[in-house]
Amino acid sequence: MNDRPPAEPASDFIRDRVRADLQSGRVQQVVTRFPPEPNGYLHIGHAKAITLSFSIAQEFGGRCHLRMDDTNPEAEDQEYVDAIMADVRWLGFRWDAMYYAADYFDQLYAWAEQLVAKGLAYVDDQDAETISRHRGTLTSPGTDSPCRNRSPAENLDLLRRMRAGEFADGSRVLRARIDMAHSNLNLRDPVMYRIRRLPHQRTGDRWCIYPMYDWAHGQSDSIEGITHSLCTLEFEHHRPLYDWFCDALGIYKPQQIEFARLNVTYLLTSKRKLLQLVEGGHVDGWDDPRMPTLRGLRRRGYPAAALVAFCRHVGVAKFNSTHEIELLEYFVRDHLNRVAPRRMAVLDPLRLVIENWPGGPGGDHVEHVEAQNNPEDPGAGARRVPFRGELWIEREDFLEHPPKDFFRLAPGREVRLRYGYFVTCTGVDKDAAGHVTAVRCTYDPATRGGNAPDGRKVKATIHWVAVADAVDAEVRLFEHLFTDPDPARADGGDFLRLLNPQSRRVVTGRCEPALAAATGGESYQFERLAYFYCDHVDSRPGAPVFHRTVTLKDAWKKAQKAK
RNA sequence: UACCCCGUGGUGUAAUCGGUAGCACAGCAGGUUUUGGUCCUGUUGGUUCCUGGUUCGAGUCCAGGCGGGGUAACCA
Repeated sequence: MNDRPPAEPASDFIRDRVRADLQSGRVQQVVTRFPPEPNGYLHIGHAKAITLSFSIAQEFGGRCHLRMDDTNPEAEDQEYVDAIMADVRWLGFRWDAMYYAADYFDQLYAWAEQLVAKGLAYVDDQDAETISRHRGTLTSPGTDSPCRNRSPAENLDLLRRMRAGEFADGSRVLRARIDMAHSNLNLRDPVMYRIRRLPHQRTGDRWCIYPMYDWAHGQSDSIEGITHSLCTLEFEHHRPLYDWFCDALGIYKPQQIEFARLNVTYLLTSKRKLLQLVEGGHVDGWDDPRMPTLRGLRRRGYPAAALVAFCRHVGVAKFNSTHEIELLEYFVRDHLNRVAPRRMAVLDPLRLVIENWPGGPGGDHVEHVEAQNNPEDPGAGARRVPFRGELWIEREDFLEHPPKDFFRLAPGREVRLRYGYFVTCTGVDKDAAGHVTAVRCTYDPATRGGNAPDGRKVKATIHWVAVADAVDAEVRLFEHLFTDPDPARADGGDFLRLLNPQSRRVVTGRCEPALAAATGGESYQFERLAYFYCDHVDSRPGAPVFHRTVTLKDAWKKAQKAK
């Protein structure tokens, strides 16, 4: 069972540290947090971060908070707050407490005044461009602002007036007074507050100054008593500043630990590029089944449990790595194989005519055969499927001139129609152009259910759907969105050229009757083809729409490709 | 050219106080099978980036190289 958390916590550099902190007594109870900014939708990369923080809390008997890092109203929105909460819940995690950085604005401001009073922060009148220019470069030190040595009293007055709205947007900022020559540019007097007259989804228009990430994050962790603040590698250079603020304030200092973000071949996790895909109309939206967003993966039919199992499996490290998407697909198949009911559907139909069917192939005679709902799960029961003299079979299951390693239907060849009868091909019908329009055969009445009393074997079993009972359904066949395993490699807008023109193909599936009752949110295995998800967005009662989640492994197709 | 981080089979990830490379996926080969699925078994791949050093012994410690990533937003 891959979707069960391991009995014993895994071993990795973060868990080792947590364990050590618990043993040394530095930490009594583990408290972690997942701190998204509500300015976009969560994607598979976030799933790793979520799984990590929630699992560690779970494994060590601790708590995990969900906190909106909502310090910049520019792109944030309540819609994202709601979506993030829904997505985390969908993954199966329950936060022990829900917090908003915006709720700490008053405390943060009080702390800012403290730093000003201590001479550790000052109001700078320079504009953004000037500040940026004076920050220096990676190899040269920055230069002090002319405002750097203002008196605490003057700074306090200015800060209060900033907050009161006396100054224009962008005209002044509050900066920490650290070291303009520091080798870590984050410590070159980082900006703490900027003036921005923007309504905030949570605090309305109470504030016209908003705290920067560095000035809010560590303190938010501190307020919540976070013991291990887990974040991705790019925040490594922010840790000294995180520590500096906590130390300067004399408040509890959590331990920030960084880990490598998740990369998966054929998937993009850059917010900017994802946005480009959506805005350029290359996909239908954030929840397009080809998107690596949690909503997209969900509509694709990826079970949350499979995603979490994958995230647990990949572990954490400080090494930037890229996982093969095959591993993700393995976890999806592994889960679906156990839980998805089997059904039969034909996606590229070819008519099979049973010449010796009682009353003639086109007659009314119908028999109902029993089919297992899931061979992996006897408890899933069985269903009855109508069998007639005219059936749809998959076009690729018939070959007029088969190579020797092709086991399926061919002239003179006998195969089993799954749960139905053995049939032997007697000939084909062709149109004027010579294309096969129907396959003719005879059936053996003694093989009902698919077993020959005389014990004779067939090399293949193929799926089918009775023509007269077939239910048409829209079926969307997805492939990787990109043709290149590393679409991020191409910079700028170039990655758009790597878009796979075949990433979505829509066909009409001929489905067995039971599928007419499929409802949004269900996953099925269409036997011998793939796992399909009944889309919860576009399906209507009696008119399901199916999304191909992932194909079944196909040794035959693979062997063909190898040739 | 500054600072920080990292470097184990194709891809990831393990290896108690330093003890002689494990696991998963992928690949390959068999077996089972009313899904060429699942399952089972076997198996190919690694001079653990390189060079030196410490040691009876190093993936694990030290030094120097090489290689990769990150960082200069009033974003997070």
